[in-house]
Amino acid sequence: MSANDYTPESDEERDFLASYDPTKFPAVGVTVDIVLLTVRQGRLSVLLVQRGGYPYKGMWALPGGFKNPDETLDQAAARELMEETGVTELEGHLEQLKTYGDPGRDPRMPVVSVAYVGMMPEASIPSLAAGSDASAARFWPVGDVLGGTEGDQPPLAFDHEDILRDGLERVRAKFEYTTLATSFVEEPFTVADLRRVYEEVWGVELEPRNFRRKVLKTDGFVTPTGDTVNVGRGKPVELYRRGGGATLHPPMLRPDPEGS
Amino acid sequence: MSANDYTPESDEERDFLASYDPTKFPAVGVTVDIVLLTVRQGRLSVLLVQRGGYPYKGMWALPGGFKNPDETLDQAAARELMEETGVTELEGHLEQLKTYGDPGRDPRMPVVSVAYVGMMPEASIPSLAAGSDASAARFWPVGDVLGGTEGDQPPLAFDHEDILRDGLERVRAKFEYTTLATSFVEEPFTVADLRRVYEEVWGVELEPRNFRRKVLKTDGFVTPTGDTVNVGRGKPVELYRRGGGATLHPPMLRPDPEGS
DNA sequence: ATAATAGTGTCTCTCAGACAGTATGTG
DNA sequence: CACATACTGTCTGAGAGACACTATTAT
Repeated sequence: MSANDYTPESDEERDFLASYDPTKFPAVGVTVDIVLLTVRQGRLSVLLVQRGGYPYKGMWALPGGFKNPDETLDQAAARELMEETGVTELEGHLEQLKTYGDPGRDPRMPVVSVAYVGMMPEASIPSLAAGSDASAARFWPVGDVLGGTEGDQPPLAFDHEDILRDGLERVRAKFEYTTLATSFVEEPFTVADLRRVYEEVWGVELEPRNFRRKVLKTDGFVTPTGDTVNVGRGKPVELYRRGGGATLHPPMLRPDPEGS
Repeated sequence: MSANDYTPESDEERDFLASYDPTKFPAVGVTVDIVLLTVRQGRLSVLLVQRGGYPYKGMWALPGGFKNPDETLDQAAARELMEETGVTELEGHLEQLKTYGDPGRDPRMPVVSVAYVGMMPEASIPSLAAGSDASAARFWPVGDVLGGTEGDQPPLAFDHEDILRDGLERVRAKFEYTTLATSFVEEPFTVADLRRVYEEVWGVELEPRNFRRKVLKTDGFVTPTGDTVNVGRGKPVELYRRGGGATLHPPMLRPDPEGS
């Protein structure tokens, strides 16, 4: 049952709700932050915005903003994503990740941030016009932002590096038992395209023939279009679209599983 | 990097933070709600409290309460759990589940609730003295609360039925690739004890010999104590404790996997 | 022809499902 | 004794890792 259609059952309760004073509870800000991932030029990349005001002025941060009381969390995430990227129809995937509420994570006030993870093919991102409170927005290769010892990228604002790491692990884990990897490629795509997404996200190399067998034998992963294209030299490549299925049975486990 | 040690880098920023007015952002209440699960008398059960005030007065709800600005979300969940159950040291597991923020989910005011899932053996719950704002607290078999067509239990308050369903699915999924099921049994335990936990949570029957083989062959799942006990009639039973491992490689998949 | 890439087929090992048989207790 | 439960071992089929081979294109 949903609570949205709540109706008081007595005059007593009606009076209670009418005279209720919300200010007696500790009020905090609630924001949504988005880890939007895509694969550009073969590199897994995350959308960051440069902060135009204090705090962390000039540093890079995940896109996000305050949740409105009259919208759901999912709607707030989709709205913020639209405002930052211009993406209207979401050819991709957006799901709630985790909520962060450590005291002091925002020096201005207590803020609880509901983080989301999104993934989409590069071509579905039209403009990347910077939003109102961000002086710039662009994709950064994840490797440069996190483990980057080469060019010393500035660390992310707030606790956004933690959020990014958690988002990455979520995506890597979900690749094992869902068809989410298809959200990163544009249709139509080849099996090799899909494999390169797996390899980039997992940071490993996969055996092309075994990967192909797994993908084609799993019902609902991809559906053949019947078309082929010639790309470079070599045999013509068969093209596919996303299948209807969402989960992989049995899962495709990552190589070198750590732990136990 | 953690944001808790944030220090302004200029006088300009210091002035900005000092004069910052948090009230210009939409303030909402942030609560934590807890799906605390245990297995009592062979039945998977969830801790519920009966509401003593409006709204949903007299109905059963998940335990929870408001987050304090000076504590983390994990601390808030542990504190609320302690206040409701008296559990101080957590012989079990507590993890963040999902955040719920639909408009109107609390008729009093906009409330965003960060839900947690906890699991513990029954014996580690001492008293169950009802908290301040709850007139009663007890465990209910999950089957009676959700699918119960037998005795018509009243539905849960707010959107807590959704939260309970999500929590259940989280636990069921995690049983496949983690050792979390050991959180439900008291030490020392038998392999059959652990199997009955799986069977009750998944709602299926498992082949005892294959289950035993899987558990004992998985490194870090359980560690033998060397002791045995006589329980009822039959061969003496070997006793085990929880192993150090957290994950199962490869996973133990549920029978009858739906989807794709 | 040569190189390069796509696609097919095969062998082997691991592991889960099914199930027979043995061991050791209680009534 | 019968009976119940724990524990051991075997057979089989599904599926993943490794790898040889064929097909088709561009240069």
